[in-house]
Amino acid sequence: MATAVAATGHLRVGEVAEQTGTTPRTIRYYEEIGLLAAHGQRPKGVHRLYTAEDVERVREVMRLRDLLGLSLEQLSALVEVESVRRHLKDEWAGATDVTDQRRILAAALQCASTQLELVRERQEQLAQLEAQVRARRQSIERRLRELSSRRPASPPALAPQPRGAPYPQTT
Amino acid sequence: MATAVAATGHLRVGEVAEQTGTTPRTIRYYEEIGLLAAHGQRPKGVHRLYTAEDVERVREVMRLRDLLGLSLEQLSALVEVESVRRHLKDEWAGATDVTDQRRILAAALQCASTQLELVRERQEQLAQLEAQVRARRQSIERRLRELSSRRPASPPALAPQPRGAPYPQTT
DNA sequence: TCGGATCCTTCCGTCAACGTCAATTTCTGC
DNA sequence: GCAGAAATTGACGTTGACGGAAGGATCCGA
Repeated sequence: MATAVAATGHLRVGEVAEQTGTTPRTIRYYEEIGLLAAHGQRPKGVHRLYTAEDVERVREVMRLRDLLGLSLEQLSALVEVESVRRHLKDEWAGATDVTDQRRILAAALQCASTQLELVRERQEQLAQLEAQVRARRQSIERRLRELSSRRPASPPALAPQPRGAPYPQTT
Repeated sequence: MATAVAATGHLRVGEVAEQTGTTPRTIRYYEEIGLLAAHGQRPKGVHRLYTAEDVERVREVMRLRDLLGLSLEQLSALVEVESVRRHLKDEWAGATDVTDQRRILAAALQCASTQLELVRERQEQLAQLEAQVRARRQSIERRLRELSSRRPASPPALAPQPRGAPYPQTT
């Protein structure tokens, strides 16, 4: 198989794109604007390499983009913290100070909390929308029933004020 | 007062824009692409007139746009039916056949149902996202607690496989 | 009837989020 | 060590959703 790069578990941009349902261009663009950080120092010209964790991150970015309707710039701000974390991950297992670890974790926690807040907000708005649409549907159903039972033309209950035509005819 | 046009209850584009928190340009643009139908035949050059119902429609369009993340084109398709209804509304109170009324109502019903379906879908996706973010937050909290209790450097539980550095140094 | 506020149409500009093309380079399997 | 597939950089193109300005018309109140 030619997918996993030399069986090291690293993926290339095309494979990441495929797994996330997007295109290589998009992946590179996200890196270009700082949403995805190429880990480590990538010498210019060398192929980008990604881990399975990176794939997850791309998926998360896309979900947040779609479901919360955030711009990529807003998203950068929102997940910036995590980007830092990722950037420092290599140093984590090694020499990272406990204080630094705590600081990073606290930042990540705040990040997650903010996201959760946004999600909750969205859910509330959606709930309102649901209620409204549901009400409209019910109103329509009622009118349909009225139309079916009574023979005479029932009052439509909508378009209540028969104002004059907005634009007078010039005949 | 100069707001309501000659006390007929009709509003002009600027007032609609203000009430919906957008701009006249946007309102006109929406009409341009067929999202908002100017009711009746508006002679070229004459000011656009809107009703309170139109304002509601604009609000609805904007909510659907924001909350469902639909393009204006998709929105046109979604509310097209209602546009037709609006277009035919003048004829409703008058000579509209009962069969036509039923047909129109049925179409409106389908429209509302589709919208509801989309809303439900969104809600489900958001619920999944919520669960995931919540889980992540909890994981972070747990790690923070572990960091606080134990003195020795606890295993980070993330970044499990210490693979080699992706890009070999050329020193 | 007239003045000023608002609106109309037309056209060009913009910004985000990529698409696309081309010339070149890197990897990888053999 | 080499061919072919996939990737890289750089540049420009595109599409959706409006913003903005110009030049003129409309509308409403006085």
